Amino acid sequence: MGKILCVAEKPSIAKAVANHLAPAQAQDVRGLAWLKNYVFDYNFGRTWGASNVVFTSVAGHIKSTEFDQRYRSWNSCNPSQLFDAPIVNYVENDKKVIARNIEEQARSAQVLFIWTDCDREGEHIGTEIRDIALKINPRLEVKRAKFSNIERAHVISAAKNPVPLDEKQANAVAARIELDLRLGAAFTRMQTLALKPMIDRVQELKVISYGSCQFPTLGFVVDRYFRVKNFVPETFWYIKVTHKKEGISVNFNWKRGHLFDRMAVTVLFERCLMAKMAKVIKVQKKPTSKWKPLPLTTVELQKMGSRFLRMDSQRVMKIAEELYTKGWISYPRTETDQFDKGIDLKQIIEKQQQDGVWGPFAQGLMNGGFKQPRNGPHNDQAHPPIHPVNYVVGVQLNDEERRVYEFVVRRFLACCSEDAKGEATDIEISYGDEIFRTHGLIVLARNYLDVYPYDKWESSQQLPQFSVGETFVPTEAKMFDGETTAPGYLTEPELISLMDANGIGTDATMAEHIAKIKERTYVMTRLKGGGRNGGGDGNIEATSTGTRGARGGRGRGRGGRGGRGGGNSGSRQGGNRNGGVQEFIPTTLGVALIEGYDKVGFETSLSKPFLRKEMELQMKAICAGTTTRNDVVHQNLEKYREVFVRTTQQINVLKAVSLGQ
DNA sequence: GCAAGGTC
Repeated sequence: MGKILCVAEKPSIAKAVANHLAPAQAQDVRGLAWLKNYVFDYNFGRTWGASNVVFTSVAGHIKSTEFDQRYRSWNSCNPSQLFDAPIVNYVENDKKVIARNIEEQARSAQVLFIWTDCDREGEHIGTEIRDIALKINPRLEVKRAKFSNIERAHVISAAKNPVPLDEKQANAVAARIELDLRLGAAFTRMQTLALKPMIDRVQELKVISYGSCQFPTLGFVVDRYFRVKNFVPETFWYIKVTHKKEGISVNFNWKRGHLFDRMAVTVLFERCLMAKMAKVIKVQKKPTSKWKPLPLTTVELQKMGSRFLRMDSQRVMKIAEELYTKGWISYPRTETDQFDKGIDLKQIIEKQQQDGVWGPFAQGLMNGGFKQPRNGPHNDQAHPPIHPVNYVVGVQLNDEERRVYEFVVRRFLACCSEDAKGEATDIEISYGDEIFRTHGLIVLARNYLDVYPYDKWESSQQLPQFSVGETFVPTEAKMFDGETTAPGYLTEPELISLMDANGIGTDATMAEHIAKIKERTYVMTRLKGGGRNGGGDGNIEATSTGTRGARGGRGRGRGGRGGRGGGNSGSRQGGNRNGGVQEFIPTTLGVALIEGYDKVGFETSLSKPFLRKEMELQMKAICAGTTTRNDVVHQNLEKYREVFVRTTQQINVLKAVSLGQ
């Protein structure tokens, strides 16, 4: 029998796949408890037939990329030389054990079968494994498995249908690695060396870093800061009609919302008053529903953590990783918001039946309440949505772990239940030449809301009976004024959304970039709503008082789905929990960097997110074969070298802004 | 003393 060496990207995949293929004997690799070789026999059928298998894994990338030794010291060269200084690829000390295991196993194998994640980084990790193995054993046949989840049938099918490694995807990643290193190091050294003497008053300041992700992240914060700072409130006017019927006071909102022209509103208002009678022109009752949430992705978990679990994104990820390592939840880094058809969701629900709090709800799902989860638009082809794997009783977890676990479970159960159902009533009246309307909601069946307290959808006050054609003299009609209010500073969920939408970082790294711009003192955070240290400095978010304040023209209790974050008008509890959200304010240094680069005036300001987007497109082009790694690297290096030269020439501009000019 | 991407 021939020997097949299988290598996954991480131990959990090796374990799961090996167990699907055959009962395996697990051997620790050189005393590491977390790295194992699974040894078993398996028949690969037409491809390789009956074989001895060793199924092992790496732990992410094995090799590091660095400048040649001569260029590593900051004084060794002019930072501009980093654009073409030689680069070396090597195995870091802490990865040597992993590399050696691959070598040892590859020596006696006929086939190297790669099981890294089926994404670009996975493809690149695959080539790292291949290079190490081929160096020891050049006669190896190299294949990879194509799989998008670790369900048994899917894995078995992948095992029997190996495909070639995709060199193009690996090359796209190699281009990214080289560009991030060269540009990051060159700009970081240049900036730091040029600016540090200027701002020495900040003693602990060490490095003024540049990175293709951290700078756009900072850019978002600064951008919002200026929108807040430069905001000029505008006065608007509107008409509100109130009518009391059957002892219920109903507010009718103006269909036009509000106008910025006082005279116009006055004229329209007087026409209403002259008309005296209002007439009901529409009464519509219709069934409505609030959709259950989508299956949970990493980005969504981080946003919800900031909103409801009182943890920043980095903390949420740390906790989620621990829950994953202990086997309570699935892999926490995923972009997928659709469950694969093959996955046995009921078996997951079943395990939650024993819980004292949400157990009864899970039982309800088992007893006929189950509904297939919605499918979101994302699928990373590597991991399922985050879901509970095993039941753990709350007392076994610490407080933070319990909050995250509970959220993951509730979210999952909500996904598997029915949308909330209600009845919406829309009433419109004409009054003068104007139309006013009100909206009512009766929640008929809460369904998923019973297990998912993070969403709010509540019945509005009962509306009295109105019928079309009915006329009345409104109890009250008044003209009000209000002022547009400034946006708030950027919150963490908003920042994550922006990064996600602009392709800044990945699900696994977004929290790190946010932490980095804090660590570099480019930004400060504080509790939104003027928390502890929210002292004297400007309460920018104008508060609405009395008759002032924007009313966006929405009826009460509307509760649109997918409610955007921030100022959620209707929900009392949601509002309270929002008190835990951090807001981001750039420091003088942070503002200076972004402003400085904007002022130096390239069309390609380093703070702008589209540079990273361009890079993403170029990587896709490499994958598609329409360009090559070499072309992308060289084109970008030339482009950024120009930026680099112009920045060093105009470094005084950057210095001036940093000094607060 | 620099980046971003994997993962333990």
